[in-house]
Amino acid sequence: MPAKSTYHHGDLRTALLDAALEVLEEDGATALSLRAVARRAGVSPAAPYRHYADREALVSAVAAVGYRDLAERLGAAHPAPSTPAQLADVAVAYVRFALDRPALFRIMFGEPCDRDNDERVAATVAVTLYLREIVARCFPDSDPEALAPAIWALVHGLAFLYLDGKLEPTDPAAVDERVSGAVAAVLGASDS
Amino acid sequence: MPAKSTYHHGDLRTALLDAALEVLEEDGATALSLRAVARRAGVSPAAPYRHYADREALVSAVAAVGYRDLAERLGAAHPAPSTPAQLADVAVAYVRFALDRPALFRIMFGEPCDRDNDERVAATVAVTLYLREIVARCFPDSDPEALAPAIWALVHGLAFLYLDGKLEPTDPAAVDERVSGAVAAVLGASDS
DNA sequence: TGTACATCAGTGAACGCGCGTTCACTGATGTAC
DNA sequence: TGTACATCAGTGAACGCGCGTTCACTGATGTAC
Repeated sequence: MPAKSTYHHGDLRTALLDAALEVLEEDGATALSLRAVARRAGVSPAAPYRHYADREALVSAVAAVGYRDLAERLGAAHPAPSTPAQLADVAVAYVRFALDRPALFRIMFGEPCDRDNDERVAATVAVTLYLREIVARCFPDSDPEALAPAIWALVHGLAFLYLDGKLEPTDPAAVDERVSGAVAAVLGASDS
Repeated sequence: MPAKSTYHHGDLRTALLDAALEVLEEDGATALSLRAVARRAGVSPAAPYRHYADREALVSAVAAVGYRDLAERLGAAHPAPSTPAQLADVAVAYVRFALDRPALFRIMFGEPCDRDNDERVAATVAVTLYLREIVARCFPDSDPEALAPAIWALVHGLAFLYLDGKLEPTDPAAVDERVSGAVAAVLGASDS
């Protein structure tokens, strides 16, 4: 209803981002083309070029949204985890995010990994620092430099193994349990 | 030199597989098209259809080769690991494989994950069983059903984080160390 | 308040591309007698 | 051993498709006076 039926859109930039997320959700990562996004936004194929230099720029912007959403979800799981159990909750949130929004997750962590895109690099650094911080808080005696990537890899690997069908995500509860179980097991704390 | 300069190829089926692996190595996973493979094999675009039903069939066959090669590499790292340190060697071999042949690794574990392809499903099952077996041998007192996927995820996650540039693979030795360190740390065995 | 005009944000047609796949075909191979 | 013929494994031209991107354009907006 807020849409003015006009020639000028108002905020096509973010409308395109929204459209891109919809395309991802409905048709998967491989369907994320500039034309598909423009189509869904109800706009001509050339219109996006007013707002994004090229396809890569749009995709990177989408990935940035993904990183923001992921951070939000992790923060919602626990704002400042300080015990292994709380860390496990964050881990569960990470994997849930991947299963909820598989295509977006793939865009964030998949192939192209354009190292020249500042936004993406910054997002990666932010995740790295965040993880190191919460690991340091949960395991004050550990070397977070070593432990944080290990935990990240564990959780990230679970996410991808589920996504790629190497582990069966029978039901959400079982997934949660496996994730927190793996984190706990692997950290030597034997209870979930 | 063995190539007969003839109309009939002799063994186009495997020649196409070899060509596909070359394409992967040189141009990456996104370049793996039927036409590109045919081109590299020196054959018309329609020729592959004598041997593979469609693109998906070829890609699945390539993935199967990948699984075979991976199994070979893991076996070479240690034929029958029975200590955490030996398990770490296998883990290192897994990540090295991913870094050596990133495009192949992506084909094996990437998006399409065609659940209907028997060959792929069988390969996945084989990996699962193999992992469970070696984990059970290294940790006789553990529950391999729970521990094996956790270790797989850890190693798999490291592989993908390197591949996607989230962890920097500064030099091979450092990678090896991080992998075996992570496995060791995570298993409570404190030395690499 | 009203008009002239620059700027902005779209349009839509067109380009060239590589792709998967099909088709009728033809050259080479192998088998039956 | 030699010939007739079926089968096999290629060719190459063509199809339709969706893509990224460009271009000259035009309608809407906002500013100067």
